[in-house]
Amino acid sequence: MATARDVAERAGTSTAVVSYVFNNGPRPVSADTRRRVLEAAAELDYRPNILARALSAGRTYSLGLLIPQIRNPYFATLAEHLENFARQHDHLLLIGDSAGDPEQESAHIGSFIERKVDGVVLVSLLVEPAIQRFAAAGVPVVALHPVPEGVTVSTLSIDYVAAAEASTDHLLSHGYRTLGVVTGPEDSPGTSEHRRGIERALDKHPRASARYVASPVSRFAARDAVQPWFKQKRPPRAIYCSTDEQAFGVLFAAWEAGLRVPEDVAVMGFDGTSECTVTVPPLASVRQPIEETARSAVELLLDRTNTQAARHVLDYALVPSTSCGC
Amino acid sequence: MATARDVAERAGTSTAVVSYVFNNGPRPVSADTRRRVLEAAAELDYRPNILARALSAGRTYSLGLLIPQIRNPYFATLAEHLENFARQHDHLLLIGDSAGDPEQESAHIGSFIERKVDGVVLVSLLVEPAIQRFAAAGVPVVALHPVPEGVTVSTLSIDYVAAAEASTDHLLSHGYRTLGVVTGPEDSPGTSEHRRGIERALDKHPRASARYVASPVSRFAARDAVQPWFKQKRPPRAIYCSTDEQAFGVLFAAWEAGLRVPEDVAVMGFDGTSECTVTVPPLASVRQPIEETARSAVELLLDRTNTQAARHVLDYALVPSTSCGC
DNA sequence: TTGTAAGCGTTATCAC
DNA sequence: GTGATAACGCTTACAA
Repeated sequence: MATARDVAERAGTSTAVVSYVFNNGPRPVSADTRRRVLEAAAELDYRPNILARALSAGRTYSLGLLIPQIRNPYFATLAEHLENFARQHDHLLLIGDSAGDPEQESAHIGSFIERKVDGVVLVSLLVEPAIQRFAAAGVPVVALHPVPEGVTVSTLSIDYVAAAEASTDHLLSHGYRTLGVVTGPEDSPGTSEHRRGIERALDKHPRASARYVASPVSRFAARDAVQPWFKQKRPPRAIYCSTDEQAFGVLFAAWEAGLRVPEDVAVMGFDGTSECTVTVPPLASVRQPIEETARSAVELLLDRTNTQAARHVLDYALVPSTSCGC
Repeated sequence: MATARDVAERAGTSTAVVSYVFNNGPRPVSADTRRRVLEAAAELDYRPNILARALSAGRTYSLGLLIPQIRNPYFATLAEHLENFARQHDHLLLIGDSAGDPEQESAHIGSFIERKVDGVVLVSLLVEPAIQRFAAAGVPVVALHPVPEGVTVSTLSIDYVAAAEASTDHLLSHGYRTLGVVTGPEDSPGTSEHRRGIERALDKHPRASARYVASPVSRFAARDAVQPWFKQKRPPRAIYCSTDEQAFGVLFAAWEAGLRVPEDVAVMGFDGTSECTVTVPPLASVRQPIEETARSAVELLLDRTNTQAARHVLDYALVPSTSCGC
């Protein structure tokens, strides 16, 4: 593999100039010299050694994505978009999948810091400790979930409370009086926001009631979580899920229990992954702007001028479908 | 951040010894010195700079995974297991998702080579060109799909022909006479193996016939691909899919067309992802040994002694379920 | 068993 | 505009 020294020799100049050319700075280079360098580089098929560059310049041209579970289509989609935008900016995306395990998340945090990623997109189980560690290491972070007041970090998310309210309200407006709610684990970020939105909607429908169950964000866990309801004489007439992933499990549990969706039980997901359009039956959901989230996250992380921690709120969209009775 | 020099000073020794301690070699260190170094390191919270280590030693302690689509649960599961095993060996897993696009795959190949990963797990769209580039760059590769004879590379896979034959035979043994086959794109690795296996099974059931359609490996594409069949007077009585991902789309298409599974049309997937157990109805499939594949792949890549290119054949398992009529 | 010092391939300072 | 040269932090001959 050719090095900058090889290119410099061939172009009759120095490694410094080769560096100036390839980085467009920090010193100017005459048009003629630049041409000779580029020619020599092309002839030798020179590519700067990223590792050396990283060591010297302190930038790795990589971004980290820390998520609870890559198998969740929402995160898989997010990863795809982030990777695209990262590539457009000549960055590599590292994916850290915690598999719902705080210890694994912690290991990934260490790994990202060790490898000196230029920034991290965070969907954390630990939230505050995670943010602290990255802050201490000087790694810029964008969090995609609700973060407690007072924690200094950029966030990029929809208004979860409003979205949960809108979704629940939609269900209750169908006339469904008994609501089942599947949230994530008690302490996971977002759970309280979903609850808050649901309570608000319930306030507007005084004759409706709700029962709650917390479940890991997995279709398998969610199926298990709602099975008891479906064995009861009077299962909830409608089920609100805080993620599509869980809703997939609920659709299955209903089928397994011999309940028709939406005739016997209506189901609403959350995230609006495209997988919703091909479930049996198609799943109503709240669409998150995944692509826009990814684009903004990459821009925020790579824009070295803007170091302000700002909280950005994106738009969501309610997407009715067969599963909610439309 | 503390450096080896800091640790050396504090322990009253040299950076060389610090290195010997942290790498268990290549020179021996006295028990006492080792202890002093470890103490100093602990006090300073020293962690070797991976970038510097990589530049100097030529190893990055990272593995690459190149796949067509992270949203496919089979690949997502594979990624999870690989990441676990990689972590157990103190390696980071880089995931390159080509999204079915050869250009993106090509970009990832360049990226992996540039970043000097220690090895690559390959599920390629391009196969031979990909293998060539890694070979030229001296990057060890394990391919998880069928590879043309004569190409020198380690492979790790089930016997696709036998598995396809067993699966098809299972369907035909139910008495289904008309078979629909959904394969991947014509030129994708594996497609011809599936075909070969199917032909063999058909030979054993002379009264059965098959029609074929090639489709990108996506549930959405597969739904579109089989829709015409389901609009016909006589749709195929059973459908064989070369991936679960496609079978998910087929289940949806059947529902959409008002056909019952398995009463009107039976469906068989391939890969045996756990998502099969919670589809409506549960999907019969051929289970691939994903975890074992991941374990072996990591071991093969990290075992620097064994540089032989060997073709390893793993076991598959036919998993009947509701969708095939059991 | 330990220490010195020469890389690894960049970047960027500073003098010209 | 350009070119020596000193980092960056580690590994590893080689010498002691």
